[in-house]
Amino acid sequence: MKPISIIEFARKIGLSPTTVSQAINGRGRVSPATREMVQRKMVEYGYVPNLHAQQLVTGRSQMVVMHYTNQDLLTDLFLVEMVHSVQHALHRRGYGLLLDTASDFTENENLLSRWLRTGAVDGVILVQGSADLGEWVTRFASRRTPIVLFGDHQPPKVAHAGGFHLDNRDAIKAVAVRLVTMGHKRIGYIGIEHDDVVAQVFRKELESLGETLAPDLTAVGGYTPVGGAHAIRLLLSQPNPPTAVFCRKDDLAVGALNAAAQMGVRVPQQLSIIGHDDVPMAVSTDPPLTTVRIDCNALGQDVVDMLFHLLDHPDDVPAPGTVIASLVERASVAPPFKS
Amino acid sequence: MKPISIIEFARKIGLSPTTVSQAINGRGRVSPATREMVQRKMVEYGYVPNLHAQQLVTGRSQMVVMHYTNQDLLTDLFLVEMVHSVQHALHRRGYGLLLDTASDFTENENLLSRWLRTGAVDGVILVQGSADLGEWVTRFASRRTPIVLFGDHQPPKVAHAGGFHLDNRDAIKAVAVRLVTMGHKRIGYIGIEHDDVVAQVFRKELESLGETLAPDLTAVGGYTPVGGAHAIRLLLSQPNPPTAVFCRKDDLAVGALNAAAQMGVRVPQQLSIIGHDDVPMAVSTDPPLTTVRIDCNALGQDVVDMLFHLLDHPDDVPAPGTVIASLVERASVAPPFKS
DNA sequence: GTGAAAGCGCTAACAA
DNA sequence: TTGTTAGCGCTTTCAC
Repeated sequence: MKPISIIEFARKIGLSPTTVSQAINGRGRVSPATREMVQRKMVEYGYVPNLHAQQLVTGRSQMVVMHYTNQDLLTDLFLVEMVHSVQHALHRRGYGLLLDTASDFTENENLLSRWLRTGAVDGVILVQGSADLGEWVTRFASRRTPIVLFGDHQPPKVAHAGGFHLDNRDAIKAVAVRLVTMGHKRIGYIGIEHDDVVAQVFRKELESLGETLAPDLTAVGGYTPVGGAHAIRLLLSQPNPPTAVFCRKDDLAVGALNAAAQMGVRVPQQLSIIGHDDVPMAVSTDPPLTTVRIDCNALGQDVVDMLFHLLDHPDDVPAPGTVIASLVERASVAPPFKS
Repeated sequence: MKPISIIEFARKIGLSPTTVSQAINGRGRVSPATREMVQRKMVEYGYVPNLHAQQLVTGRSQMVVMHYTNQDLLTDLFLVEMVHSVQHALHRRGYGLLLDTASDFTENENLLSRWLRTGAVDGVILVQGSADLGEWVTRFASRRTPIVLFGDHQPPKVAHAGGFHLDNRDAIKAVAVRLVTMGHKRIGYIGIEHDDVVAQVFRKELESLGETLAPDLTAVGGYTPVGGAHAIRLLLSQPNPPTAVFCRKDDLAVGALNAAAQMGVRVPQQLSIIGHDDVPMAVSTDPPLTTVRIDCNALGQDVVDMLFHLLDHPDDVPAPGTVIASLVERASVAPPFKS
């Protein structure tokens, strides 16, 4: 059952292809009556415009690709939420979401860059994880395919590109304040990688409160619970272990929580733990996790909105958006244990 | 910097579009020397074939859509793994993966069915979660777009469609045997929905071993840890609570583990817990989770392979594939507590 | 082994 | 308000 073409369809209903096209797409001038008639006949004859032809002639694919690097993101629940919210925002506009993950950024460059060059995608959403994609973006921005990125790093300032910077300063500050006012002196941190952005901010905030983030209380955990478990064991095996640990990801915090339980360290009585992202699971950990919250749905929507803005106004250089994070207090934080 | 067309490119290197096309695609007869020369000049001139034109003329989009229903799948780690392994398998063949999730199946019917009709996708991968998609598949199979589905349900037998049935019978049996031989008498189950397929198999296996799956020890948890936590509380509050619980998803088991810890119930000493899927997190829970393992990478690859087979042999009705699951023993199971 | 010409199905100027 | 015509960039018979 081969689909029929617009020519055939137009002939059958006694109109020209142009009129049909305009009636369907709402462009041009068509009488309401005709439009209504076309709509009706469309379902009757089962006519559906061929997307490939439309793409070829309009130069728009109605597809957006979302790319993220790092194999560990596999289990990054925050990202999973983002993917879904972006997808929904896109679908609402009739756009499709292509996924492009690779453990290594260069691995998929072939496909991604081909898509970019051939116009197979109208836009790119880039997750700036550990890798700083600034250089890559500059290289591809010239192809005038809009790129929107979000993540810890500041988005690069180039044409056809915009980005969202996760502004968790206030939230990190809140974490620091909370911990310090409770009386914690030995405060630790588990990051995604060595000395990541959050670590830097956290350190500064602690210092402005008269405390420090000791290097020996800092560990790298990556993205997974396993990494978090590993890191907390390291931290707790110090001669002078931390009484509170801030984790860059809830995933890390979950691992830390479990590992602590295994070691017989009670949370929050003996050890306070704070996460970051507020993934769904955070409410059901033991104890429920105090964490830094990001509104994924809003962020996904905003990212997509910016992308479409860039699509319509290619020469705008949109102001970098910020995503506000906030501290959600649950039960994994308490004053330090007096031994 | 507008991309150049094949005509322009061909002229520049002193060949005809035909030859260029054939040299690139490997079809037709072209001398090795010419082919090599074209390849070289391609990168030199930065020529990349326009995907939309190729799609229009070949009728192939080089895109596959993966669809899954149910909002809770948002946090289904098994599915996240599947998405990634499918994506990799697809990319290896130069195909793109479109994502299509909706809380309700009908919600996205517009986009998905439009893609199907317009040939915007060459194939569909359908996750048969709770919904039985048999009817839907039959309706769309006639459009000769191959569909491959996988999940708990048996794939429907229609043309242009194939599927993978998760054969976890042996694994479920292993779970039952393990629990019964250890001496458990009060065995519980937390499912995705009421009396799901696994529950039925599990019950039968228990019965063939002389035990039962009591209705009052059966609970529904959905897909999330929260659901699992909720369900285990229900089960443990019974007058005669279970000494072992099998969870249909690791996510449920994780929630159950946490809730048990909160209630002061020690696992595995007082309560054995077995999960299903072996998500990455399972190794780092407290205690590490004994669970039923599915090899996602292999499954993703197999699903994609079947899809491509269907693409090349549209009239084949492939034998339903089976995915073998196996029991991975870790530390969340022990003989029942003697009170 | 290579080239010329005819479309794939659609949209967008330009006429009518 | 509607129709005519000319491509969009590629692949593919069919000649040479």
